[in-house]
Amino acid sequence: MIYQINMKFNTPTSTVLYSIEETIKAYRRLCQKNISSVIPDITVDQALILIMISQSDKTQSEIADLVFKDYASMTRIISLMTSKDYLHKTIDNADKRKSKLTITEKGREVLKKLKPMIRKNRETALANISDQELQQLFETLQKITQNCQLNK
Amino acid sequence: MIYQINMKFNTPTSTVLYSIEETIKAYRRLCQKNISSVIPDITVDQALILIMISQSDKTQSEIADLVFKDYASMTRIISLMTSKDYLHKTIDNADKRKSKLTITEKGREVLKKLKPMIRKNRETALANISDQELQQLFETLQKITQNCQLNK
DNA sequence: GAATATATTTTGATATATCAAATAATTACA
DNA sequence: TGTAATTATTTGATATATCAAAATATATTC
Repeated sequence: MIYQINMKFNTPTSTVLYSIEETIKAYRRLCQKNISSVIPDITVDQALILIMISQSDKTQSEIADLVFKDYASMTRIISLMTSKDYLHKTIDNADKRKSKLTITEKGREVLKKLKPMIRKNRETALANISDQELQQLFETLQKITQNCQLNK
Repeated sequence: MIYQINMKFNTPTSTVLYSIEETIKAYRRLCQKNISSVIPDITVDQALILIMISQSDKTQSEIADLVFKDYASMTRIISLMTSKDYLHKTIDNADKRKSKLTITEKGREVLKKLKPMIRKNRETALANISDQELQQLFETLQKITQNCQLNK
């Protein structure tokens, strides 16, 4: 009951979903600012995708699914990243529909600088939040995600 | 401690921040799908902005701040909405830098159909989540937002 | 009251999101 | 084996995000 004192859930700007947008935008801004200070010409999305590619041996679409990107967006992001010489893209000979993505020398250099920065961003964002609180947040978010996907 | 059994916070895909992205994307997809079924030619962002304009008498930038939009984006969204005859835009005579935004007849019709749909989307997304859980979610998100904005 | 600073909005350039349709390679199956 | 269905990726069109710079209008200050 005390929750309703300074919180109503029935106008757009006071909903939790609105709050989620606010949080993710603030976080992305923080990340972009800090990443740009280390590597000027890479975006948050490109950085995340570079890390994902470095950690697994997946196809373009699989990476896209991992980072919640549309396949069309992925094509364009990958294209930008190869033109900036972070990635090298070749056709998978076993299945010529698929692309193989490998990280270039320059990409590996970038990764080295990125990783500590990403860790720092996360620490900054999650400062003073207990593991239990994070776990609770995670669970509630998962519930919402599932609710949204049910009648799909 | 039990939280660490099926949850590690140190790889990109297992972080809470990643989970926030997932949730907001799922929610936006749900909203767009349902809104499109009622009004085919409006986007989630446009719908939210229409509601905001209808509920207050604010300038373009103030509305932008409310919905976390960049002013440049706002200019373009408003321009699309006036060209679709949802909004009417005039210059504020008291301060000719500012614009006055008013909702057209067509805009009001759209609003009538939108409001119940928006309420339904929210209910779908937040089904089976208690007020207390929502309040907790809200508080944690606010903490993260503030953490991100501190060294700004 | 003219020069300067500030506020509001716009424009340009580039990146990403989303949907639909197109391409091309592979698989299924009659 | 050839045709149809499926899979992986791309392309086109349009919407939004972000930063920097420009354009106007207003406020400040000397």
